[in-house]
Amino acid sequence: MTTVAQIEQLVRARLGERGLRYTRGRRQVAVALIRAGGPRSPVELHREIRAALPLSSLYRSLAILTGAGVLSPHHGPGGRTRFEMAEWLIGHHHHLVCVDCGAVDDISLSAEVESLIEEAADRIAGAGGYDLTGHTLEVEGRCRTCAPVAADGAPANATGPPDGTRRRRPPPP
Amino acid sequence: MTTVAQIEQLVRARLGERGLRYTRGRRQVAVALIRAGGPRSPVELHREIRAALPLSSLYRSLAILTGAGVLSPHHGPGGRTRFEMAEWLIGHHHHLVCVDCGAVDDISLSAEVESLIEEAADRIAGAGGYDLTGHTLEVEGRCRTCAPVAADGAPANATGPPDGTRRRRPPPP
DNA sequence: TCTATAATGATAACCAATATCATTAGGAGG
DNA sequence: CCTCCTAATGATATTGGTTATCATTATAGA
Repeated sequence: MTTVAQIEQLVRARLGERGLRYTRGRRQVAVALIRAGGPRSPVELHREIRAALPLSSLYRSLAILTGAGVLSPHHGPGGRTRFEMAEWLIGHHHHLVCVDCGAVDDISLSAEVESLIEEAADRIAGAGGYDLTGHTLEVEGRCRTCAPVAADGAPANATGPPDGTRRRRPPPP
Repeated sequence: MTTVAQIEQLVRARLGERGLRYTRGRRQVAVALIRAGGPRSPVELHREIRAALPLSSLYRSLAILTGAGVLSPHHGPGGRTRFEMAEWLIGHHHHLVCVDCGAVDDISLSAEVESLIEEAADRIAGAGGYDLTGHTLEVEGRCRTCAPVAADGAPANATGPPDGTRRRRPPPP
């Protein structure tokens, strides 16, 4: 079992190697993301972090941590980027993504499927002349909030997506 | 073998169903994307389409076609969105993505791996309460132009852990 | 042809993300 | 404890991809 404090120690060490400091603002971001079960957007993090952390500082902390390899970016609808702890810190995983609002949850695959995918990714990257860095299976669907409304026309859930965004929904085939 | 004209016919029909017209500008976009081997950004399309097609019209055509289910968006670095023909028009496939520049190529998996993934996606979406719409395996790496030329063998901007170890994520509760 | 409606294209507006810069904070050495 | 040097912060301005506005033009159907 990997604890929050243990991951923080790895983050601090990584930053130290590069002459960077593990400051209050960066710790707030890191801890929030360690506790999260998937990628989070700057706005979501800003809401989650009660303390008065200016958006400009939050954005810079995310950029610094990403540049140091501590965070991985995930690009979603509306030009919004969500961040999560890199896999060397929280382990390999995949994503369950809402195609409407962009919400993302972490998921895992069985060892059998995982190894087959790994093999395929290796072969494909080689054939394409790519320097393989990883792979992610994106299972796409509509979350409960965005899913088609009930028969009476009322929304299935009154509350909107986590960050209040609402995007165009592709019509059914 | 599905021809460009055949796909165009399907596009025209889909638009017609919704009272939309398959006009010159929209045809230019569709044909360019049918010929492309993967998702393309508005700017890439604008460069590829020699004719004087204003960016505002190009963006609107992309939005219209996406709304009609003809195109699928793919969100990449820098807030750039790339578009490609929907899978019901060009078939199911996956992506080989450059994590630096966002370039994307279409790839395919063996039937064996594909069916296993499909099965897993089905199970995962159900468990998460999602209305499954599809899945994509993103094989990530650096393309030939983005990969740092390592004289000493080690990339200058490596983002992995110092010792190259990988940590496993603790299984969900 | 005539008419209603969709599509176009120039322009302005929008917004997530980044750059700028003066100020503040933190670590190393004295 | 004190100083110095550098990193970090935070308010603000700017960038750049994308979207909205609106007057004009084009197209399908009667």
